[in-house]
Amino acid sequence: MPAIGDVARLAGVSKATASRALSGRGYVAEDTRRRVQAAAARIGYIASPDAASLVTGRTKNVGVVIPFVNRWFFGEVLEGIERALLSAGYDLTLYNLAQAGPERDRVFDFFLARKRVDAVMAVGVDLTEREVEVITRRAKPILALGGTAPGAPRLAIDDRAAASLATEHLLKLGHTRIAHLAGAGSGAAARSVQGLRRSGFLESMDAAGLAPAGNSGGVVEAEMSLPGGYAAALQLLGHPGDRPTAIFAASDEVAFGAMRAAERLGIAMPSQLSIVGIDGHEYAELFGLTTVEQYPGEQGRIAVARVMRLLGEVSDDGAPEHDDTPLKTRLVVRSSTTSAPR
Amino acid sequence: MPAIGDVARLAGVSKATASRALSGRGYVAEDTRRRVQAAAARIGYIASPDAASLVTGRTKNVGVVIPFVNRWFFGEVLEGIERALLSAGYDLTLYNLAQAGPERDRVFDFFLARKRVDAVMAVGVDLTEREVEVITRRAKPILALGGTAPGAPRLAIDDRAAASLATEHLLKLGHTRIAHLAGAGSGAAARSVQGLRRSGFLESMDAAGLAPAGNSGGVVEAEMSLPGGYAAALQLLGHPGDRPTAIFAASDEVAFGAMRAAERLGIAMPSQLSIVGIDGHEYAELFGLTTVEQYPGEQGRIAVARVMRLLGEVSDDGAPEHDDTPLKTRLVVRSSTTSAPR
DNA sequence: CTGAAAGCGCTTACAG
DNA sequence: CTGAAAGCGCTTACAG
Repeated sequence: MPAIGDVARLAGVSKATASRALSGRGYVAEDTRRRVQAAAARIGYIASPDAASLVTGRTKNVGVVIPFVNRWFFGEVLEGIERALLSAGYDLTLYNLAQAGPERDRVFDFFLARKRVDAVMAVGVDLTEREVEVITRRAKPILALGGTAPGAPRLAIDDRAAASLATEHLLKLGHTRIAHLAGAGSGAAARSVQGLRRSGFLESMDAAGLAPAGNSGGVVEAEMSLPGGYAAALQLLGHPGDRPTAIFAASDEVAFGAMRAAERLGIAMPSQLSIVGIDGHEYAELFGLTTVEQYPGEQGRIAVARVMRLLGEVSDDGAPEHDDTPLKTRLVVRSSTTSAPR
Repeated sequence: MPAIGDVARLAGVSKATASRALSGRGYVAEDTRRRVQAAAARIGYIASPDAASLVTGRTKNVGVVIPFVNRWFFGEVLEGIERALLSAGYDLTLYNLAQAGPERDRVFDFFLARKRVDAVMAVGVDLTEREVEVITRRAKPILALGGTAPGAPRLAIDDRAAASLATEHLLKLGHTRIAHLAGAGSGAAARSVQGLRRSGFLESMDAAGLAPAGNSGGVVEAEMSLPGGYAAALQLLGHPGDRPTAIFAASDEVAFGAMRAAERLGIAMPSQLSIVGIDGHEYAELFGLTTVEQYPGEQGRIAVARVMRLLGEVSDDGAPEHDDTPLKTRLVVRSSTTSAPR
């Protein structure tokens, strides 16, 4: 493998000049630059990133912590991040970490604390203070996309507002018996994504003077997946008395599961049951699901842009440093919701 | 950030000894080792991987090239790989690359050819000879999981056999009018996964003395996704004459799309239409889909084990160096297939 | 605009 | 079993 010394020799300059010519940092005569670049191209020289980071302290590598790869939202975000990072010349090191625990500690203490990443992006993870501190102590930016991260910059939709929007859509249709398929753990973790959606639902119901309707007090927790939604909806809808006429599901995948459960139970949709979700899943259109869309791929791109700014990669583009505007959402009405049966 | 010199000073030894004590390579008195480790722990020392790779040439990092993150099979594989790599102490650098093109060239020539990864895993990608050569020229192992990779070790299920198994299941049920929803590009790329599945189908039909049935000659290409399967199945099933009584779909997601299309067209399942897929998707059970299961998470783990062997990370465990046994599959019969209507 | 020198933080022969 | 020295491949002040 050719090293920079080989390029220098071939171009008849010093290694210092070769380095400057190739990196574009510092003054080099136009003619010299061309000669160096030609030499580098000729022998297929590629700088060793390890050697470079050793002296610059920059690795051109970002660590991404994400609890799932195989859920629609997370997969989309990851793709968006990957694409944006790649085109900024950065590598993405993936840490697929579910809940807190020894494994996650190990990643933060050992993998992320090393000098191998310039910044950390946490997607949909509820970070502990200690985790944030481990990274910031190393003077590395850490950005949360969704989830929670005490003391770190955070990008997210307004989950509470999204939930209210979905709920109010059902209320406007005249539903009074509305249940919520909440994310698992939403009761315990009020500030988590699931918790915020649950609060948004409860607030809107409350404001309308209504209590959640159906089995288990009208709020059933479900794993945020299609099978999770299916199982929870069977409990909710299979109960003899007291069936709700509408369901607000914490995510589209949960909503799909609920649709499947309704089908299984012979409940006609939407005439006997309306369902609304959150996400804008790629299958939502096909299944006619009304949902509050968000745009995870774009969110990933925006998050990368923010990180690049934190890393000083972009000259100040006038964008405010602290932009706490929530990310974009939009209610898309389809055939899964209709007016309440009378 | 503490460096190895700090540890050495604190322990009262040289940097060389500190290095040996921490890495476990070379002789160090038991007592010395303990002192060094205590010192390292006390100041929270973590070795700089960049500095280490500069001299060892090893990065403890594997590059993974994968065309999708958000398709079930690929997401599962990626999770499996990530977990296995992490527990082997390796990082995973993700390259989410779809079809060949300038972007992919850039990744191979620039990102992967640098000294930043020790090995490359390509999941479900059809690699060009040049791509394989770029990596092997740098003396790095490259392993293909699915897809094709001229001249590189490869792990895969027997796609042709899996397709035959699915097809023969339908034949045994008495179906004679069978169509295939093939993967996009399966006609052009005979050695690709989609191509092999298509061949397996055609061979089994041929052996049974049957021709594919239905619109477009009984073989319709579909994007390997639920919406892709839906669109293709509408073409196949919506055609007035000549409807098949059974469909072999190139993947479970395509099969789900076909089920949805049948539902939309009012075709009763399975009495009027049987459907079988390939994958063992997490939703297959819920939707009662008969399928030839494969185990992508486990495949990822197996692939990592193989790569570790290629990297000399594991002492010879007696496993053969060249094991071309296909990966495991299994036919799981559910309610989506039944005997042919008469 | 260019070059010689130092140094980033490690590991590895080589002596002892 | 341990240490001094060299060196991995770069970049960055510092002179000139």
